[in-house]
Amino acid sequence: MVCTTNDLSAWKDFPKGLRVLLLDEDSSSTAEIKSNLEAMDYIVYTFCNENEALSAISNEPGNFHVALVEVSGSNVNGSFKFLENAKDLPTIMTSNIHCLNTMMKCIALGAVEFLRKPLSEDKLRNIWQHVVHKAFNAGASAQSESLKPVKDSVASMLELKVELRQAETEYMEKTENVSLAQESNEHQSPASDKYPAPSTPQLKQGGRLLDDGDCQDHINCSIEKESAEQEGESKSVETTYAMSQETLQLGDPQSFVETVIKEEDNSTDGVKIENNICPNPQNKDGLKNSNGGAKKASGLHNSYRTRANRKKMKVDWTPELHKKFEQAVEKLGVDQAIPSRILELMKVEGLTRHNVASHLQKYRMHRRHILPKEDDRRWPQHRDQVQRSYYPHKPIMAYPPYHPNHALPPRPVYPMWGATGSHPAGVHMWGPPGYPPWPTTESWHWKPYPGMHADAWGCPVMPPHSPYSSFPQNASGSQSASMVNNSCGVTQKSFDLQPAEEIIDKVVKEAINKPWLPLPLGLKPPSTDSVLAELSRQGISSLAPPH
DNA sequence: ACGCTAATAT
DNA sequence: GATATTAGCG
Repeated sequence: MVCTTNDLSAWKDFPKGLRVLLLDEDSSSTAEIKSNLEAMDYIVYTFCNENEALSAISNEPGNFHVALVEVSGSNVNGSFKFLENAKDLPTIMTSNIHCLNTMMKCIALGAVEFLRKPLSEDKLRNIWQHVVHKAFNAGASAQSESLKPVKDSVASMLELKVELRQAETEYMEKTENVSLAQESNEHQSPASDKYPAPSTPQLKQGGRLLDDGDCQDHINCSIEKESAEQEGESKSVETTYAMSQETLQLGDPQSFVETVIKEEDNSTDGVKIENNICPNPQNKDGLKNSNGGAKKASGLHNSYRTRANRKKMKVDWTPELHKKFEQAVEKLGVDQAIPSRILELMKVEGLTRHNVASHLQKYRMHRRHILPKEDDRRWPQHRDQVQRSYYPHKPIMAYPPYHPNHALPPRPVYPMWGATGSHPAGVHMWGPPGYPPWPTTESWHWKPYPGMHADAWGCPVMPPHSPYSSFPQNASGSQSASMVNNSCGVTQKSFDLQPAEEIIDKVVKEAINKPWLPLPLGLKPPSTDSVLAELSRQGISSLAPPH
C-alpha cells in the first residue's frame, strides 16, 4: 500500500508524511486545518462529504493513517456514518458544538478523540499519537498495511531509546515500551481493535453493580490479579481497563467513575513515575445521580501503556473508590463487612482483597478512635452514655437497615479522617472541599437520641435517663419497647421478649471482640471516670501512653 | 484460606 | 505524618 518500507525509512522524522483524511463541510475551516497540518508535514486529503471520504477509503484501503472529521450541526449523522464505516481508521472528531452526548456518541462509535474547535496547533500536531496507538493496540484484523510500518518504525525508535537509557543506568528492567511492543504483538485480542486511542483493550465487565444503580468502575491501570499475588512469579497477564462499549450507555454519561490506581515504577534513579491518568475532565455538568445526587467524576481514561512487570501497585482510594467501599460496608453492615465480601460487592476490577483489607483496617481504626470523641464532643451531656447508633446488626439487635432518605442533621460536623483540616492540596480523595473526607453524608449516622428521628431509624431510641443495665428497652419496661414499636410500625419481636442468657452473652462477647462496632443498646463503654477509678482502685495512678 | 493486627514502606 | 503494603498470627 501506501506505506512501504521506503516510507518507513523516510520516517526518521515521524510523523512527517502521515496521511490525514480531512472531512469537513466548511470549506474555510478545511483550508485552514489543511494548511496547518501541512505545515507540520502531514499529508492532507480533504473531503467535504462522508460518502466521498468513505469511498476514498474503500477504494484505497490503507491510504490514510488518521481521519479528522468535523461534526457539524447540520450533518451529525454524516459524521456518525463515517465513523461507523471507517472503523479501521483512527478517527478524530472535531466540532464547535461540545455537547457531551454528541461527544459520547462519537467515542462510542469508535472515535479516538473529540477535539473542540478551534483546533490549536498543539491539538493538530499530536494527532499522530492515535496512529501510533492504533498501530500498537489494534487487533490483527485492523493491522492494515498502513499501520504496520508505523508500528515497526516506532518500535525501532523506542528500542533505540531503550538502549540509550540502559547505557546510563545500572540495572533496569526491560523497558515497558519494549514490553509494550512485544505484548501488543502477543496478547492482542481480536476484539481489541478500534478503541479510542488512549484506552487500551479492556475486559468486559459483567453485571450490574450495587443495587442503587451506581456506576461501574474500572481501575484503569494495570494491577496484578489477586490470584497472582500468592503464586510466585507467574507472569501475570496485564490487563488495562478502560471503558467498554458494552457498558457504555450513551444517555448516561455519569456512569463513568474515575478510579485511579497509581502505579509506581522505581526506575533507574528511583524517581517515581506515577501513571496516573485522567485526562478528560470534560463533564462536570449535571452529573447527578437520580438516587441521591452523588457526584461522579467522569472521564475516559487514557491507559497509557500495558505493562507486564509485577511491580506492586498502589491503590489510590479515590473518593469514588472509597464510596463504593463504603457502600459495600453499609450494605453488609459494619460487622459483617469483611474484606472478601466487600471486595465482592465493590466489583472493582483488579482490586485485591488485600487492598480492601487494608482499607478496612484504616476505616475501622478511624471509627474506633475518632468517632467516640466526636460523639462526646457533640453531646457532652451524655458523656458517659456514649451511644453508637449505627448498628445494623441484624441477627441480634434487628436494627433497621440504613435508610437513605432520612434527614440529616443540619450542618453536621462529621469526623475527619485525616488531620483536622490540615490536609494540603491532596484532599482530592476525601471528597469535595468543605466536606470531611471520609464519612460522607450518607454514611455517617450519628443521631443523638434526644432529637433522633425514630421514624427513620426505627428504634435505637433510648431514653436519655435509661440505666445502663443491659437491654434497657426491656429492662426499663415494655413501655419503651412498645412505644418504639408503635411509633415506627416495625415489629421487633426480639425487643418484646426477655433476651435469653445466651443472647446476652453473645452480645457482650461480640462487643468485646469487636470493639470497633457500636455497642448494642444498653451497653455502654466504661466512662473515663470509671476506668480511672478502677485503675486507681488497683493501684495504678497513671496511664502509660498506648505505645 | 481468611481476617485481623502490627510492622514496614513510601 | 498519613496512608498503603506486607508479614505474621490465630
